[in-house]
Amino acid sequence: MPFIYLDIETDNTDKLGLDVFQSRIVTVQMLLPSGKSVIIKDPKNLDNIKSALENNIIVGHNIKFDAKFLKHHFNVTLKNVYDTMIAELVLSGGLYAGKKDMTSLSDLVLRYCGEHLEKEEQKGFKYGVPLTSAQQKYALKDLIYLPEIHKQQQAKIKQLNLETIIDLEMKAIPAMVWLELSGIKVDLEKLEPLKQNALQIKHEVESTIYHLLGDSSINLNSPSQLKKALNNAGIPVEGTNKDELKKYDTPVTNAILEYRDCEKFMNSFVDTLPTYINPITTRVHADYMQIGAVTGRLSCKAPNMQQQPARGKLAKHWKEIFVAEKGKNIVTADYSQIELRIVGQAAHDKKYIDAYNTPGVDLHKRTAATLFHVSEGEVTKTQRGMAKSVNFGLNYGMTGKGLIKKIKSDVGEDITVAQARQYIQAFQKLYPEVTAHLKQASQHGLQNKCVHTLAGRLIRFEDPSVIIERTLPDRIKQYENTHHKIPSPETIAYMRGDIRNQVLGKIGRQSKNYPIQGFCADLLKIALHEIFLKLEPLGVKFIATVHDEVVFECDENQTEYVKQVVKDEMERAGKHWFTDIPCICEVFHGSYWQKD
DNA sequence: CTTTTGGGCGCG
DNA sequence: AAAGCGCGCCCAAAAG
Repeated sequence: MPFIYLDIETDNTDKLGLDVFQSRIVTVQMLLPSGKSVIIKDPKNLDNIKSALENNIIVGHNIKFDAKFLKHHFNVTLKNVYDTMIAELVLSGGLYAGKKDMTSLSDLVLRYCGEHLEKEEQKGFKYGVPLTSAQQKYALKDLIYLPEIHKQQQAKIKQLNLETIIDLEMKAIPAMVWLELSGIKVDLEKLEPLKQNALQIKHEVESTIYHLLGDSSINLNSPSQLKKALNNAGIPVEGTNKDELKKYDTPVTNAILEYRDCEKFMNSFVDTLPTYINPITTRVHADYMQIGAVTGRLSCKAPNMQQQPARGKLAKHWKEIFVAEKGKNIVTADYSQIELRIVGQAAHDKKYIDAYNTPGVDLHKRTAATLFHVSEGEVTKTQRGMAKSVNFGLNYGMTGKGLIKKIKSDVGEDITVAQARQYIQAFQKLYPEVTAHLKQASQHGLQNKCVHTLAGRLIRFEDPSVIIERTLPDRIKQYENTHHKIPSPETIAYMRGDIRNQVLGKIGRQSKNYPIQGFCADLLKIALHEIFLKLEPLGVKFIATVHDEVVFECDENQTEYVKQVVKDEMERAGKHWFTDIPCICEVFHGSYWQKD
């Protein structure tokens, strides 16, 4: 299939210019397979090139942006795309994720063509105003480097064996366009009672705290002021974080914890969500980044739909504010215990394979039975909860101390260091293949400074010595603050060694976790492409996704079909790799966002 | 005065 | 304190 290189300019180049619903396309520029360049000024429609755009591979830098405008304004759906920005993120092994200053077009032009791209003329494109010759030149300049970048990237992709990953990433782009244009509906009337409840609790605990501390002048949001006040009140806290405060279990520390919950809930969610409602669509259109994390996971902002409250007292009914339009349903689907299944599959662990292939068997219960020397039927809820913490935590290299903390926060149970050690040993003995696999992953990562997912995604590590030198000044400063003198060269050498151990330890743990997290992202993206092809043309909306979960909005009478398609495609995405353990997706529906 | 950093915490 | 991993966002305090 031939390539068409494409870029657009929009009006309102300030903040509104980024909003597809509040600005217009001023120009569409293209480099055609023939080598000819075309500028379409103030397009009224794109009917004459619609089929060319939909039936060729469209190459662009951050093509999601252009594709959203083409879809919304002219109903042109780009289905085959190649994005030089996404490709660069894949090629970097995730190292450029979240680093905007590494993946801009000018960065790539410099990296691949050795030229500096000025961005000055970009401002001032106005709808209906003729282009100056400088603007015309600028419009094309963004285009002319793309073929060379594209060509060089292709060579690197081949060299690094990243064809499969590039393919799944490019195919996922139309789904991301679909997701951001769809948006999600928020019911503000449902938000009000949640707000009043949180406010009332907040005011109550606030006065309780001030009363108990005997000082109403302190800022409860200031950790330093709070610590001082607690110390004055005879509570010797060393910090004010949750774990530290929980240790004391006094009326005032408990009230502070409750105050924090309210503050977080109010400031981060209740008060901000309404500000993101788009005035044109009256829906919330979050900004998703396709490779937002080193592992290939998506990230999301403005607002972050991936961190909407779901547990805890205040959050109990929060997700119910995300609703379907009248006459529609919300369909949610999520992978069942996907990370554990990935580990078990990658390690070909006999007991994992058996557990996930035997109906009615629960891996956590099975682990608990061994840890506590009881039969599976006798396992209590608490024991299962503790085993769950062990299963999840140990898969990523958690140590005894970490396990104690995890079990305390997950199930509220106190265990000793000896018990923690014993659980870890029991786990390792119970699942020898998983244990060996993780150890091997850690060694591989440290040796090669990179790891791969089952689908072949490359995930790189930064050079340890660079991290060490970057961290050292902070450590020295810390020493100076506590000892009031400059550390000796011997001390500095010791610090280097200490930091080195920490950095290498972290890379070892990341090597265990990255392939699992990354492969889950691979699966999700593979599925999204197929789901897009089947459901987007039917008018179904793709309204949210959270790592192992996807959420859609469809007509009530489409519900069963949508559930079936989503479940099938999510599971089919993993078929090629899940040869020993089934990959299962669970689907639900209702009038709001729910997972049961 | 604005920008950066750090503690803390929401989700998977 | 880079003692399980990944992210974004809030606020206060420090830094420029």
